[in-house]
Amino acid sequence: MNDQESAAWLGLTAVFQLLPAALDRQLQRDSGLTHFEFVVLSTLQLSPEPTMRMTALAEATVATLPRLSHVCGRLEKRGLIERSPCPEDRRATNASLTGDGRRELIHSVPGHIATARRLVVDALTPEQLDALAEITATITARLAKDPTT
Amino acid sequence: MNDQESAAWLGLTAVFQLLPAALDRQLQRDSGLTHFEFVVLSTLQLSPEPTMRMTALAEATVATLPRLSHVCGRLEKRGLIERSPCPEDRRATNASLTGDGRRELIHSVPGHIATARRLVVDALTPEQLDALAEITATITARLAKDPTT
DNA sequence: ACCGTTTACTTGTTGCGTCAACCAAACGTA
DNA sequence: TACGTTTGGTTGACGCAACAAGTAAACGGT
Repeated sequence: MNDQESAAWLGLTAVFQLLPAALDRQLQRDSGLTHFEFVVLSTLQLSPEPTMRMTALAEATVATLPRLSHVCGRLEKRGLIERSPCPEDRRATNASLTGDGRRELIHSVPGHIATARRLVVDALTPEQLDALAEITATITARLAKDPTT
Repeated sequence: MNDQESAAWLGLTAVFQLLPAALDRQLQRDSGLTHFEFVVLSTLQLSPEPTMRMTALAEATVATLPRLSHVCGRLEKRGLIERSPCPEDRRATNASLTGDGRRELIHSVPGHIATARRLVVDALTPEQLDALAEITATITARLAKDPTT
C-alpha cells in the first residue's frame, strides 16, 4: 500500500476503534443503554406498525437473531419492550415498545444526537459529509457482496 | 439533522457495525487470530526495539492494560510471544515476538491486506481516499479532545 | 530510615455476542 | 394423512473485553 492508501486505511481503523466505544460510553452513562439497545428501541419507534416481527427487527438492526433474542430478553425484563406471540403465524413473535420504553428512548435521544454532532457531523464540511455518505455506501455495498461475510 | 447529515451519520454507523466484524472473521478463519491479536503482533514486529514494555504496547494498540495482559497471556500460551521481567525496572515486564509469532504474523499479513483492499481501498477513488484520510483524522482529533472520552 | 503515593501489571468477576443445538410451527409432496 | 424440509425463534456454553481489586516495586517527602 502506498502512503495515501495506508493513511486512509489506518485512519479508518482508528475511527472504528474509538468511535463506537465513545458512543457506547455516552449512552451508557446518560441513559443506561447500549448503543445496540438504543438502535433496537429506535427501530421499533420509527416503525410504521406498532409492533415488529423479531426477524424483521433483526434485519433492520443488522443483528443476528440470537443476539436480538438475548437483547430483547433483557429489554423485556427491564420493562422497555414487550413480546407476544404473533396471531397469524404461531412460530413468530412480535416485539413492541412499552410506554416506559418510549419514554426512555425519548429521554436518551437528544444526548445521543448531540454526541453524534459533536464528534462527527459538526466537525465536517458539507462537502465532506457528502463524501462520507458516498464512501460509506460504497463500503457497505462491498461488505454486502463479499463472499467472506 | 437534515438528510445530508443523517445519510453520512447512518452510513458511518453501518460501516463500523459491519467492517470490524468482517475483518475479525477473515483473520480468524485464515490465521486463527483476532484483529486485536494481529495488531499486537504487528506492533511488536514494527517496533524499533526487539521488546516492548506492556504499558508502551497498550498505548500503541489503544488498549487498556488489563485487556492487553489477558491477550498476551493467551498469545504466550500459544507460543507466539514471550514475556520476561524487565531488568531495569522490576515492576515492568517486556513482551517480544517469538520465532513462531513472527512466522505466524508474516503468514497472516497478505490475507489481511488483501481484505483491506477488497473491502475498502480498491473500492474508492484516489480523491475519496484523500477525503477519507482527512475525515478520519478530523474525527479522531475530536475524539481525542472530547471530555466524555 | 520510614511511610504514603504512584506506577506497572496481573487476576477474578461480570456482561455481552457468537455459535451450535434445539423445539415448534408451517410448508411441500407423495 | 404422513413425512421431510424450511422457517422463526429461544436457550446454553464458550470466548473476549471491561471493570475492580490486588500485589509488588519505585518514588518522594520528612
